Formats: sequence, structure tokens, C-alpha cells
Amino acid sequence: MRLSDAGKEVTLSGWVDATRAFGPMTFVDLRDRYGITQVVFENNETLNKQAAGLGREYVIKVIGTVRERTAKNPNRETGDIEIVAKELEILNVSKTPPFTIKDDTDGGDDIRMKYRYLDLRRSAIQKNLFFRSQVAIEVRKYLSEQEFIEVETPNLIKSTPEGARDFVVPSRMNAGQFYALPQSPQTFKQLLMVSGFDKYFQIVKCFRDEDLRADRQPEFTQIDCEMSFVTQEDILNTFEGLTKHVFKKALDIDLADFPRMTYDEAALKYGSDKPDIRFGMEFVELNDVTQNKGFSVFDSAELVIGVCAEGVASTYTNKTMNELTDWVKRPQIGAKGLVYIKFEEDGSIKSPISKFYSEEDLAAIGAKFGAKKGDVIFILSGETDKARKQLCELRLELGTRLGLRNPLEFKPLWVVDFPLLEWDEETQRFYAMHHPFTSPKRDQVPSMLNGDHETMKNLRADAYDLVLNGVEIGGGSIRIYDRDLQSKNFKLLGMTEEEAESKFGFLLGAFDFGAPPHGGIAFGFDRLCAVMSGVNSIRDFIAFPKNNQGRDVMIDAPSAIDDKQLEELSIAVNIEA
RNA sequence: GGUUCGGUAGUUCAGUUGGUUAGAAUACAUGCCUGUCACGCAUGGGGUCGCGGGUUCGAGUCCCGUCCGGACCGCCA
Repeated sequence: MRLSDAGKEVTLSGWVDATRAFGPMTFVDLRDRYGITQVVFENNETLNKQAAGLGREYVIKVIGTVRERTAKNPNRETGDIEIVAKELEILNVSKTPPFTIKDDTDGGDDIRMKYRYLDLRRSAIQKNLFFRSQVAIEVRKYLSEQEFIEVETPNLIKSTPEGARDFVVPSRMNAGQFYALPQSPQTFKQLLMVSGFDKYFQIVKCFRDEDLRADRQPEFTQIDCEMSFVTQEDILNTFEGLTKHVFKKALDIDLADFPRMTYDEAALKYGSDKPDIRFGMEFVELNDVTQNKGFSVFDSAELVIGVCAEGVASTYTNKTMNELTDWVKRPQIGAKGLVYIKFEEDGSIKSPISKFYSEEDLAAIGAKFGAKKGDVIFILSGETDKARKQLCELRLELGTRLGLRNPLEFKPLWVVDFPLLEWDEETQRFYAMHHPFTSPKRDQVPSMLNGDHETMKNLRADAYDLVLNGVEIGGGSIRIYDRDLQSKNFKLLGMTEEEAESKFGFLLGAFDFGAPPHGGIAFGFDRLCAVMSGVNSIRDFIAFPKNNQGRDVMIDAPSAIDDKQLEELSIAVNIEA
């Protein structure tokens, strides 16, 4: 209700957000999903008394007249008006809620989750769910216009212990056997391509029984898509279009064309397959200018690599340097130490390694970065992959400290040309980098069919990720659609022919009946909503999320089941007491 | 499996080197108040300091164990 409604008689229902009583008059803030409206009770002793007795979160219905206020409240959208009540009905009472239902609630995560239905009354969370709904609507609109068809695929499927752990569901009618919940509808959408649906999508729940994070839930939602008769280029264009459409409609932001970067380039420049390109600070390799100068740490390192932070020489004191050194030495990062070179404003160069390096040596290192007066270079060294990963973390931390990671600035990019396979030393076998249905690049098919071990390591796939602000929000690939190539891939992944047949026989069988070339992509829908809102945690974009331990503390799940249920399922629980 | 931070009033937190009866804000209750909107003022009730053990004359504080929550590493094709 706004000023234009003044004079109207209205009926308003909602929850009591707050009451302010002044003897003969009482103000009640009435809250519903549209906002908060002030109701005033005056000139009616009975009604006023009743209103003054209302508790927080009582559900009431008020009949009254909209009136322009004498004392307006510019901080509230409804602040120009109030409802002068002539009737009040208490529809329900409420206990005092355990935390305040405000945007800046006093409740901690724990108690908010336990009373999630109250937490969901807060406009901050409601806003997130409305946003999520809007994004879903825009996704459906865009894909429908492109002639995609939404098809539901089953949730009770077959366990495939490749990849993430499955959640399993025992079958009562098939004693001793289990369904698995899908980690993704991957094989079904490929079968839909074999069936000729051409362009498929589904906004779908997926399940993975792995440890959780702020941006990871055991059940989460994907925008799952697949297309036939397409190349990687077609897919990137289609879904870049989808992303732009959603940003325009939901946030009124026009995204520029997405840059593309190969996996190798991302590793080299950012030490990550999901680089945050809102800021520069690209890696520079320093082996040539740092080694053979007598500093044994660098001399013995496989890789010496650094980043340059601009203009921090004067503000980054010894204390800051010690802090950052401790930070990279934490077990989560695992660096042995941190070397810095300060290019002071007065032209001097300061560094803890200056006894090994002459002024010219240090200047030469600086030149590699184009370092100016006032800049600081941070250097890590060690085994190549580790050093890159550690420097990636440091770069992000420095970016955060320097305010270069504005959560409401959006810089998407495609990372392409992922390796097909990853060699695991421990188990002495290959794992699929994306998944076992991913196709190698077309020109690499012959080497995949005939190559040696080293060749396999270097195979590149038509696999791609959509990365937004350092977060992977989508990933996909062109699939194998040839039976022999798929069999070869399963074999490379350490599966015997029998295993491949029992796990994926249905798919291989389908490939015998005219499978079209196809490929697709899946977006993490919860994550997309969170990143678009500039938030790291996906929990407040999910109505009823689970905690770090995978528990729903509101309904107290998971929980034990009756012996009778166990018996029906032919299951015995075996827990050490 | 591991690292790390936390657990004190309904809630959010403070609590010094181990030392009197554990505090604040807010919420709640009662009373006053005709323009508040974080209303104000006054009064009041409210505590298994997560749990168990230990050290000590004495433990919210120190030690060990354990449970719970947050963030992270491993893991997440």
C-alpha cells in the first residue's frame, strides 16, 4: 500500500513485527511477504487495549482505512501511510520467537537453522528465495524460446561408484539391492539425445554423499542441459546467451562477451582452473632470474613463482609480512615460507633475501613484473603444482585485502581444453577429469585409440567450465557417441569389459542404435543464485539446507529407523557400540 | 580422516594472572506515556558457564577427554 491508496478501506493480514504502545494509542507494525505496514489504533479504548496486548509474531487481521501520515518515515517503503484500524481479529497467537525476525537478526546460524521456518520470515531470506524463483523462471523462458524441452529423469537409479559417493536407497521389493540417487542425470540426458529430443534441459535435484562446505550441499540443484548435432562452439554460445539473459532479466546487468582461456593458460597465470579475473596479479615464473645465485631454497625448487601487489610497499609493514607468512604456512595452504621484495617509494629495494641477491638481481626480478615504486612482489617456491596452488590462494587473499574482489562486479569466463584424464599415483590409474563420457578433442581420437601412456596423459578434451568471480558455476563437455571409443575410455579408467557392461551396458547398448553427436552442460543453480547475489554461501538460497555434518537440525535428520522398517528392507545395522 | 575458531541469561556477547554474590545489551513481564517507527522512562524475573574427568584451598578461566556449531584441507567423475 502506498500514498495513492489513501482513503481506501482495506483488510490486511499478517504477523505482528512490533508494537509501540502509548497509553491511549498503539502502533502495530504488520509484516507480510510484501513488507511492513504500520497500523494505528486510536480513539477506541477496547481496540487499543487489545492491540497493546499483541505479542510478536501473533497473526492478525485488521480492517481499517489507509491514511496519509502526519509523521512520515522515509526509511520504509510504506512510510507515507498507515492503516487506521477499526476492527482487529487475532487469527493466531505465538510464543515469543527465540530470535528477532529482522534483516540483521540477533540469531546465530545454529538457532536460525533449528527454527528455519521463522528464519524464512525474514525479508533478507525471502528476498533470496524470490530471486531464486525469478532466475529459474528466466532460465525456463530462455531455454523454451530456444526450443529446449524439459524432461524429468528418475531419482531412483543405479549406483555407479565412479566419481562422488552415492546416496543409496534400499529396495523393499528387491531384498539386498539398492537404488542410488543421481549425482546428475548424465546418462539419462544422453539417452534422451539417442531418442532424438535434440535439446533437453531440466532444473533438477542432484545428490552427492561427500563432505560439505559453505557452497556445497548433499542435495543441490542443477540446470542440466544437453544438445545434439552440436560442437563445443554451439554449446558455449547457447549458454553464454543463457547467462547473459539471466543477468539482464534478474539483475539488469549487461555482461560483455565471455573471454576464453585454456586450462593450461589458467594454471600458468592463476594456478587454478577457476580463476578470479576481476583483478590482475598474474603469476610470473622466476626460475631464470632467481636460481644459481646461492639461495638454496630457490635453487632446489622445481618452480619459483610470484605475484606483484601494487602500491602496498608503505602500508605492508613487517607485521603484515609476518601475518601473511603465517597465513601461507597454515596447513590448509602448506607453504614453507614466503619471500617478498619491496620496491619502496624512495627507490630502495628491501627484501629478506637481499644477502643472496644484488640490487641488480632484485631489480631484474621486478622488471619481470613491471614493478613500480611502491609495489611488493611475493614469491613462493617448491614443487610446480603445489607452488601454483599456494600462490593462487595468496593471490586471492591479497586481492581480498586490497579490495579488488567486489562481489557485485561480475567477470565470467570460459575455461576450455581440459585434460581428458588425470593420472593418480596412489592408485596407479587414470581418472576422468570431467566424467567418463567426455570426448577427447576430435583430432586426438586416433592417439587415444593407439597412443602410449604418456600420450594419454596429454590428451585434451572438449570439456569446458563456466567460471564466475573465481567460482565454477557450470561445466560440461562434448560426449563420446561411438561405442568403441567409449569402451576404450572405460578401459583406460581401469574398468574391465564386464564391469563396463554391468555399470553402463544400457548406454553402450544405446550407442549401437544410432547415437547422434551430442554434448551439454550443467550449472550449479544454487551457486549461480548465490554468486549473482554477491554471496559465498548457498545456504540462504535453499529453503531448508543442511549443516556442515549433512544434518537437517530442524527435522533432526538423518535418524535411526524402526526395527520393523529395517526388517522389511532386509537390512541389519552394524554400528560398534 | 585432518586443521582451525567458537560453545557463558530466550538471543548476541564481555568476563583481566585462577579469587567476593558471573555482567552488558537486547528480548520478556509489569507500570507510566497521544506520533512512534531501534520509541522513551521506571521496576522486575531470568544462568547445569555444552558435558565428563583432572590439577588446586579455590576453576567460567588451567589440563585431558567428549559432544555440538562455523570456516577450511583432504574429498566433491
